[in-house]
Amino acid sequence: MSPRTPKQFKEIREEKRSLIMDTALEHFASEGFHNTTINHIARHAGISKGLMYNYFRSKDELLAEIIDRSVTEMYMYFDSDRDGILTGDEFELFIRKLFATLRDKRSFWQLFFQLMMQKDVMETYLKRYALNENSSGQIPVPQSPAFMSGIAKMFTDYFVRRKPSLNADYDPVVEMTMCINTIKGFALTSVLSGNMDDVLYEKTINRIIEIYK
Amino acid sequence: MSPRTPKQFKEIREEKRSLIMDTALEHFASEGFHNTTINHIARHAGISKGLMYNYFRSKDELLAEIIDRSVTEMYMYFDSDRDGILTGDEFELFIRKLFATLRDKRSFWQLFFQLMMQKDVMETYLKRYALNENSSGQIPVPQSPAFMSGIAKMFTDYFVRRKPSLNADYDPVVEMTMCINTIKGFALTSVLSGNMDDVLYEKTINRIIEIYK
Amino acid sequence: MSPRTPKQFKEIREEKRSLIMDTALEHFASEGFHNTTINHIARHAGISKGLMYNYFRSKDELLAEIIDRSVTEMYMYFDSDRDGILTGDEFELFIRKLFATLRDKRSFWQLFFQLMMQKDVMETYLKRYALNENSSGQIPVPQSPAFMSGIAKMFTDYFVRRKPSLNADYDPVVEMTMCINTIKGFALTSVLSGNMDDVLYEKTINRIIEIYK
Amino acid sequence: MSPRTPKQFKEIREEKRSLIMDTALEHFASEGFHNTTINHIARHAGISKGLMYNYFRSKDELLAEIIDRSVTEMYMYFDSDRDGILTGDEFELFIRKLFATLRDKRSFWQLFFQLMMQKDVMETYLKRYALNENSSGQIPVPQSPAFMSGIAKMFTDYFVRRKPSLNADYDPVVEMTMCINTIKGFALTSVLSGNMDDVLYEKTINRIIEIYK
DNA sequence: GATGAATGAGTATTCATTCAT
DNA sequence: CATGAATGAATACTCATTCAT
Repeated sequence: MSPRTPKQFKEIREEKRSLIMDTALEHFASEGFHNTTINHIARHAGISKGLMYNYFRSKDELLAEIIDRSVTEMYMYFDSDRDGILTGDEFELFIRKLFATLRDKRSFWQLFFQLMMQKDVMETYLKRYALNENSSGQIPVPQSPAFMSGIAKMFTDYFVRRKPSLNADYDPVVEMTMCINTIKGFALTSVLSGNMDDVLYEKTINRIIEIYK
Repeated sequence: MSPRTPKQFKEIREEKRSLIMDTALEHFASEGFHNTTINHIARHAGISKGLMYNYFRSKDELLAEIIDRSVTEMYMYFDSDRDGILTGDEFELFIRKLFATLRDKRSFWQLFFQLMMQKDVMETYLKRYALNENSSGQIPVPQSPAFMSGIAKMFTDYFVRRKPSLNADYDPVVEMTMCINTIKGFALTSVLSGNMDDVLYEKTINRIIEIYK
Repeated sequence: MSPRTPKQFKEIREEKRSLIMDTALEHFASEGFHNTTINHIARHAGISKGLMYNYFRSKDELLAEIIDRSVTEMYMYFDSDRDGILTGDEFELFIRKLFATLRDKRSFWQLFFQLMMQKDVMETYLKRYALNENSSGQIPVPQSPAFMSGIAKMFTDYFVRRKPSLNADYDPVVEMTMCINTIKGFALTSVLSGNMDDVLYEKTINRIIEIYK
Repeated sequence: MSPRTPKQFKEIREEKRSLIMDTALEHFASEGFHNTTINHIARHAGISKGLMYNYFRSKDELLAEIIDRSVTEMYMYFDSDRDGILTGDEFELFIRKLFATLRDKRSFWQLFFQLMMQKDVMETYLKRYALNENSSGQIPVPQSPAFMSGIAKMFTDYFVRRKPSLNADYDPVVEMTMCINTIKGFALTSVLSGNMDDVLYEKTINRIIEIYK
């Protein structure tokens, strides 16, 4: 019985790590961070309480890692062709992708909205990301000033560009605000009610694109 | 110093009760329900921990009472001229009122959104209201099926009625969904960011009315 | 049944605080800090675990408070007539007092010696006292640089002064070192073996005085 | 690559065993037994946690083995010419050797003093040695009754023998107590302060010999 | 009514020890 | 032999709730 190779150990670790994070995300999202005990997570992940701490220094770190992972995933997901200019087609693609991840990563978004609601939590994480961005090579993350200002700029430009020459009343900032909040409201609805009507879902997405593309 | 009349006693009681609820709401909203200790509330309300339990059976009941009170307030606030038919002017009034309360009762809405995010909490309260509505004379509350179906009906009717005769593509349900989600997104933004630009705020409200009135 | 007055509350607090500290000291000294659980202390003090935390923020703080209290006591005890000059009679008094406190406060000295043995612990407390001395009005404490240099100076002066004019070999520093270490060894013995022979104890004290006075 | 002989295996084993014990002693002494985790020791010894248990049944046994080894070493070290009579030269040699080991085996002495401070620990080990001495061929160890009484006898005899015929006040027991405590105090100082002045160190040793030889 | 001391169930976290590979 | 993943008992600490005064 030869001992496991380092590679085997690494595989075991990564798999279990993922398992724990997935389980935890699920429960954090539906029951809330505070209502989810380590015991609960461990039991549902089929491991012992102690093992958790072999993988994560603390419950807080577990949460942080989950957020980091998801945020990185999101970043990868939306990073294609980010040349700083948003074309109409890219806008449509963005919307479609966004709504796709709202479905696929519902737990994460639910957790994310929950966290956003708490002043102190948000402050902690924004600070965290703000610090990260000072170091080189870091991924800018949603909600962080740098990321937001980048996105915001792109969006603002987009809405300025689409201004119809004839319409003197068109206010790009108002239009952008409308667009963003519609999406946000939709995201919220999508996160809260698992059982939205598929057809209506599609139709509304199309309507958003129709209006704002 | 004549002894206080029973009426005075009651008034004092009610005032203190309100004070506790206000304090608690404030902290629940900004720090979260679990992060807010009874001690904290008591100290900030200027009373002793023990006295808290003279007014509220438990921390959970305190939360429930806060929600009840706010929900009732909301109900009163929006109940004027509820004849089952939403005119354009009533729609505008509704929107304006809604955004006004988002500002005035920000803490409540923040707490409300927080609670909505948690599956089990929502279930608990929906059940609670569902039961209440069986008893006579109870106020139907937002999010409760009865209330929602009433509102929904009114809204749906409203959007059906406004259908332009020429536009075959107009889908009232899609339109209503768009409207509701725009408002919802706006509400979320409003709750989360205390420092929104006043002018932009106004402009966007007007835009919503312009589009959906 | 009128409520307790603030004074009554204060009395209760002080008494219980003392009780806890005494109990804890006893156990820390004989079983060691790490081997003494909060549960153990609570049980022996006849209170609940939770109450401990009403009086002390943590186990570490409890330890710190015990040390502080004892150190202050010691300081008061030895502070009489501290004019910077140690006469022969004062030296004798000092020795007698020192050996008296070794008996009376045996638990504290035992704990003190234990703590001194651990590099990190000592560093923590020295830092603590070093900081305190920056603030005005603080009591200098044994082991702290300021205190030690004061004591050391006085002792050195004492041993320089008693140098016999005829004895060219007399080295005050060596003599002081001998004296201090004899006392230290004695203190250690005294702390470790509870049942030293009373007569021998007395005789040895007298011998120390005879030699070094 | 011919397979290792059993002898080679044994040597490797012994070496690793020693390595672990040395590492553990180092950390036990400076951080304390409880603050030193098995993981820590293993990592610093460059082996895996599991392997530790191939060499030592438990953390407690590791400690016991360390003490045993050191105690045996001490015994060997001081055992030369133990004919039951301590001459003046042997006394001087003993003192010089003792102070040499305080320097060379500082970690052990530090640990030893730490352990001595704890009632229950000392009881455990004394019992252990008491039991061992019942079995034949065991080495009597310091602090054990048998050992102590042997040493004590030799020392007492020594101090009785050196009594000056003219000095009626000379009390051999007092003198011995003085001597032992001076040494003890010195040992404590030596263990605690790593950076004692070399010259002073030598001078004081000479002074002890001068007085008590 | 009013106070805060007191309780104890519950939770995160640590760490010696075991064990499959 | 060797590894480190896995376990679980033990422990510090929190906080809603009770209760004597």
